[in-house]
Formats: sequence, C-alpha cells, structure tokens
Amino acid sequence: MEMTKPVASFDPHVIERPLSTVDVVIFSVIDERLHVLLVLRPETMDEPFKGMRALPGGFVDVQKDLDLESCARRKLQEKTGVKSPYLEQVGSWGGIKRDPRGWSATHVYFSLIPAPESPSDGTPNSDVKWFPIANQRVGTKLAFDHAKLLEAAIQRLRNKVEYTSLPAYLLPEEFTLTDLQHMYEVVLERPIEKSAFRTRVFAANLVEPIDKVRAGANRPAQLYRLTQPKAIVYFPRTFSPRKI
Amino acid sequence: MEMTKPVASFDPHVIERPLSTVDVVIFSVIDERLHVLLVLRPETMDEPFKGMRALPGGFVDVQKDLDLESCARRKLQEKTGVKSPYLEQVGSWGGIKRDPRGWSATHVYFSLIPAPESPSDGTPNSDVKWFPIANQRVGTKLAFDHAKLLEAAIQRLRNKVEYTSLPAYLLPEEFTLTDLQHMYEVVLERPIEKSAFRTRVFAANLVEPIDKVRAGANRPAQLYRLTQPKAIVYFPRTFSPRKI
DNA sequence: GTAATAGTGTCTTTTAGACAATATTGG
DNA sequence: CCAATATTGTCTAAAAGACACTATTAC
Repeated sequence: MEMTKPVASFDPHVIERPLSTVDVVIFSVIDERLHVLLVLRPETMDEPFKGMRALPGGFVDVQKDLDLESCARRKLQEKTGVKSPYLEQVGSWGGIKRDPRGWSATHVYFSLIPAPESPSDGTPNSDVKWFPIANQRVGTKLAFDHAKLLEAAIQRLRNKVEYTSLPAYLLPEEFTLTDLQHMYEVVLERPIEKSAFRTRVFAANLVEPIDKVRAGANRPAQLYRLTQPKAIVYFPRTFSPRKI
Repeated sequence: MEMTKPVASFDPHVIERPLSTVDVVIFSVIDERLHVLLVLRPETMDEPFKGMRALPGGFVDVQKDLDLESCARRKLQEKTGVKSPYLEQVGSWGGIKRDPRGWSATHVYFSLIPAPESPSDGTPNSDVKWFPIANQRVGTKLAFDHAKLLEAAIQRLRNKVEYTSLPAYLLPEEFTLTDLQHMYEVVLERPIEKSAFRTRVFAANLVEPIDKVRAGANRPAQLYRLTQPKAIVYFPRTFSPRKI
C-alpha cells in the first residue's frame, strides 16, 4: 500500500488531496519602471501551459521544505540568488479549475529586491526574465491564473506602499532620500511632494544618515540607511488622503 | 494503484501531497467583548488533539468545494447558520510540524457576524461555543497551531479596524452611530472620541439614515444602515495616529 | 423638573500640500 | 559665474483630539 509515499495512509476516510504549490511574485524597479520576474514553463510533454510565461513557483516539496515560507525562499533563491529579500505572503488561491491536473491550491508570496546588476539578466529569451508592469498588468499572457495572482500582488504592494516603508527594500542598503522618494513615485505612479515626504520619513525615524554623501554635478546628497532594516514602518496616514 | 483515489496519477514524478485544510476564525461581539467561535475536536481514536478546542475547519473536500472560499463558507454555514457574513482570507500556514498526520497547509479565513440570538448557543458544553478574547488570546488551549492562527486573525482584525468600516459587520443591518462606535471601541479596546468618530463616518459616506429611530429613556437615536453593504470603506487615516 | 443618552460646536494640534527660497557641488 | 540637484522654510488646509454644550425623550 505505501511504497514510497504513505500519503493517504493516516486518515481513515482516505480523502483525495489537492495539489499544493507556492508561487512568488518578485518585484524590482528597473529603469524607472516596476518589473516582475517571470519564468518559462517547461516544454515537457505532460506539463500544462507549455512554453508560456509564469510566476516562479512549483510544488511544495515535503522532503525539502520545512514550511511554506522556506519553500518560497528556496524558489526565490533559485531564480535570483538574492539571499534575504523582503518576503510577504499575499494569500492563497485554490479551486478545481485553476490547474488542468486537478484541484490545486497555491500559496502566493511577493518579494521586493534591489535592481539587479545586469538589467535583463543576459539573453533576452532566457528562462527567467524581467517584465515591466503597465497599469496592473504585464504585457504577456500568463499560465494558470497567474495574471490574477500578479494583479493581487500588485494591488497589495500599491496599497501597502501608501502607508509603509516597503519601497526601501527596492533599494540597496545605502540610498539618498531622493532615491527613496523615487521608489514611492514609481510604484504609486504619481509624484509626491518632496518636503512632506522628508518630514514624514524623519518623523517615523525610518532612516539614519551615514557618514557618506553621493557626489554629482551638483550639491552632494546625504546617504542614509534604514534605522531598523528588519522592521517595516507604518505611517499614520496614507500619502494621499484626499484621493481615497 | 488507484482504487478510489487517482491522487498522484497525473504527475510523472509522483510527488507526495501535503494535507490541505481550511480553518475559519469567526468573530462576534457579545456582551461588550470580542468572542471567537470554537469547536471540540472529535473523540475518535485516530484523531489528533482529541477533545480539545479548535477553530472550526477541516479538510478541503475536492468533491464538494469548488474553491477555498466556498469551502470556508461551507464550514461557516455548518457552524453558525449565517448565510452571507463578512469573510476575508488571513493567509495560509503550512509545514511539516503543524499536524502529526504529516505535512499540512491550512488556509485561514476570518469572519465577522452579528451577535447571535442565544448568547452561548444553548448548552455550555456543546460542540460549538463562543469564547471571549482577552489580550490577543483565548482562555483555552487550542489544538494544532490554532493559537497562532487565532492571534494572526485578531491582529489582522485590529489593524484593519483602525482604518476601515469592518466593525459594521458585527452589527445587524440597522444600527445607531453609538452602536457602531461601540463596536470600534470593543475591538480596539480603547475609547474613541464621539465627535471625531461621527465626522469621519459621515465624511466617508459610510452610512445613511433610515426612517426609524430607537427609543429609550432618553433622546431617541437615529437608526442607520450601510450605504453600500458589500463594499468595505477605507478611511484615509487611522483612528489613533499618535500611538503608532 | 431629572436622568440619560443623542447630537453639535469650538478650539487646538498635527501634518500634508503647495511652492518658494536657500545651499552646495562640478564645470 | 551657471546648471543642477539637495535641503529647508513658510503659509494654508484638512482632519483628529479634547471637551463643552445643547437636544430630546421617559419618567
């Protein structure tokens, strides 16, 4: 009865188990635009959505993965090499119709990472590739219900950026206030008032100045780092009270 | 190989599937206190955590449940009889250690319902029972990792109550503004200033007066209902900017 | 009348929005 | 000096906090 898999041997009413997957929406800001990392579905015969673009992800491996988050971290590391990015769960989606192979549930995470060194990671048709996001969507058709999952992740990101310090995770450790403001503007797709932005950032004690400046053909900019790199900061108001 | 369950027959690499469950955190405000509905784990031999209290939930039924949310609604209806409550996903938790029967993932929802007619639903030792919440916890030990799940749901509720109209779903369709304010105060465990509260509620066009008042040994109170019962309203600020 | 709760008004404080003014570098 | 960007300041407006005041009913 159980050879390699004692799957259903514990429960008396041997119930059928849904498929369990994890998908990761990896965001980065490249060239003034929000981008998401997509992979190619394998061309193998028995794989659904052959050759289409999809979110990085796959089945939970009950041998390798201690829990869902480490499963997400594993997939993220495999695709980007980034060691400790910002990672947050968006939610889970499950149902009979989302995967032709049967009832499946996916656990969706989103991650923010600084812009990668090589803009498009080498060859344009490689396995993983950055795609720009234009009004809540990406320019390619996605496998499964991944368009819906992506949209939910974008929504979550936009909402949360209004009142948190999340965009700081889109930057390297050291950044100027203008850099930071720029991340907010790119994600929110709207300009933010400089003076109010700075007041707010300082009031929240979000950043602390370091002993460096960034030079240019102008007045050098003070460099900052996060006061508490691990803790995400919540602002008491959104950036645009009037519009909500 | 597959008798009643063609579980692993689709995937070529016959991977072991985690258990998939749904748990629902059902909140209501009873006697000025936030309560959560808990059930008794069955006393059957092969069930873990026999006779302990737990969140209502159980395995996803791939025959009955079209998707995760309808699975949650089914479990909610079974325990409360409430037809269309407020229901929102909190997140999912999965790992090797949370269920003695093996790698499992649970999808957690939380729900808000008006106070039930009978305060404790009949006999005090019945299958389902309301438990008061005192500082982020309930007074009983819970099965599995349900204490953690409950805490996350409470946290989510409290956070969201700061800037949304969620507490309206803890009331019947018709309510006074004092009723509504009271729901906020109970969930947040802190008094709210009456004048500011009213200004805010009206500014958001959250409620509309109906042609009824509630009489008492005092000036009668205007009754209201939600302007858009389906849509949850986001306030531009939290209730207590200074404290965050 | 009194008790009790409903509802309004007034003043202060905080912080965003708008926008101007000043600061500091490279060339 | 000028161009370019960094940084600060000033004024206004919106909305919450605090608290007092008025309103309307049952008794």
